[in-house]
Amino acid sequence: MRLSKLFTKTLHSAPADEQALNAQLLIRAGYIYKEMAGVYAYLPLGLKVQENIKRIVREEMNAIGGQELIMTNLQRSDLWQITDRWDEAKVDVWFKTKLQNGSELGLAWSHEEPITDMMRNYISSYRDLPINVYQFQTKLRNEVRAKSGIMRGREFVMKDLYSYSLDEKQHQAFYDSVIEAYLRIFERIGIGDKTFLTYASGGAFTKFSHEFQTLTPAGEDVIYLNREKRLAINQEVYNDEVIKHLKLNRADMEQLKASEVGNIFSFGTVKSEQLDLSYTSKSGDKQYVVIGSYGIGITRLIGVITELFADQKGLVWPEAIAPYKVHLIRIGHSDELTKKADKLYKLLTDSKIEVIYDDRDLRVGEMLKDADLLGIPHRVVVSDKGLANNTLEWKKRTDSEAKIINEAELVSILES
RNA sequence: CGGGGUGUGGCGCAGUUGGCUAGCGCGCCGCGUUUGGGACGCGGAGGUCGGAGGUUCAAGUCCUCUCACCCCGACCA
Repeated sequence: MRLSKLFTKTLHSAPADEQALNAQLLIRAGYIYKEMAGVYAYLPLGLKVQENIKRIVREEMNAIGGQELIMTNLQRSDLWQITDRWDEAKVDVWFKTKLQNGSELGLAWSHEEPITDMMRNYISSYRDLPINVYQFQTKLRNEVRAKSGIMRGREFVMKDLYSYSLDEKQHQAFYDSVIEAYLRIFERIGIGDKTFLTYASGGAFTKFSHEFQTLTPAGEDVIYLNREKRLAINQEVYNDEVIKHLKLNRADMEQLKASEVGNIFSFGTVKSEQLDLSYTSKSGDKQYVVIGSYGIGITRLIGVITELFADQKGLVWPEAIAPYKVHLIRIGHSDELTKKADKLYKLLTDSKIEVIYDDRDLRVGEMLKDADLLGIPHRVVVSDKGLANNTLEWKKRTDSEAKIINEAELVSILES
C-alpha cells in the first residue's frame, strides 16, 4: 500500500476527550475512529490488525475441532426469559428494541441462549455430539460507563466458542484443549509471557472459571500471580481456601493489575436443562448436553497490545498482527531514487511481504515520525546515501539505530 | 447511578468585570524557496461559540433546562 493512497492520515495530537493511551494512539495513527463513547470504527489499518488476530485465533480454533459460523445480532426475548436473563435487574447491559408489531427484541450482548436453542434442531442423538462451534461477533453491551478506550466498549468484537458434549468427560477433554489453544494464541500474537491462566469465580455450575489475564497497568482486574507456576487467582476469589486448593502459597503471590483477554467456563447441564437441549443415548435414555463457553476479546486485545508495547513515539506492533510488515520510506525524489524505491516495493510485495510505502514528497522528519507512530515492525529507508553502492537502511521499530545493509540481506531478514 | 470536570473551524487551545467585523497554533488550498527527525515566506478557505429557552440596548461570556464527552466510584452474567 502506498501511503499517499492510504485512507486516513496521522494526527499530531490526540483528541482531548480521549484519555486512554490505547485510544489516543490508535486514533492519532488512523487505526480507529471514535463514533461515540465506547463505540469505535475500525479503519483500514485497524481492521487489518483485527483480521490478523482473527486469523490466528481461527487457525487455533479450527485445530482443536472448532467450526466457524455466525449467529445473529437480533435476538428473541423468549429464550432469555426462560433462563431468567431478560430482566434488566438481572442483566443490566441489555440494549433492547422492538419489531414494528411491538414484539421485543434484544441486541446481542452474548449468544449463549440463542445458539443453545438453535442446537435443539441439530442435536438429537449421541451420534450428533460433540459439536464445537465458534464465531467472531460484534457484542453490544449497554455499559453504564464505557472507559479505557477500546478496552471496554459498548460495541466490541469477540470470539466466542460453544462446546456441546456428551458428558462431563468429553467436555473436560475439550475444555483442556481450549486452554492449550488459548495459550498458543496469546503466545503467537506476542503476549504469551505476560498472559496467565487465572482462576476466577465459576458461576452457576462449577467452582471456578478460567480467565486469561494479561498484565498491564491499564487493566481493570486485580490478580494474584505465582510467576513460577504461571498461575493466578482473580481478586474476586482470592482467599485461603482457594490458595490451598490450588496448592499455592500466599507468600509467593504477587498482586498485579491485569486485563481479561479471554475466559472459559463450564455450564454443565444447567443451561441445557433450562432450554431443554438433550439427546438420546446409546441405551435409549434422555441425556442433557454438557455445555461450555469460551471467549476471547478480539478488540480488547488490540487495546491491550497497544498499551503493552507502545512507547513515547507511538505504536509498536508484534510482527504476527502488524497491519504491514515493512514501512518503506523514500527520502529524496530524484528519478533514480524513486525508481529504486518503487522497484524494492515491487520486489517485496511480489514476495508476499506486506509493505506500506511512504511515497509522499514530505520532509524526512514527517515521514520518520509517521513511521514511528504507525508502529510497523521493520522500517526500511532508501535515500541518495545508498544509491552509489546500492545499500539501504533497515531498523526494527524497537531498535534505536538503523543498520546499513543491501537488498539481499533485507530479503533474508524479512523472510526469516 | 453518585461525585468531579469539559464542550469555541478537521485537531489542540485563548477569549478579563457581558461590549465592536470571535482570535492563535497545527492541519487544509495556491505560489515560491526548502528537503536526513514534524521547514519558511506571501496569499487564501473554513467556526455563530454543543442544543433549546431566557435576562439585556448588547450574550462565547449571566440564568434555566437539556444533550454529549472525560475522570473517580459503584457496576462488569
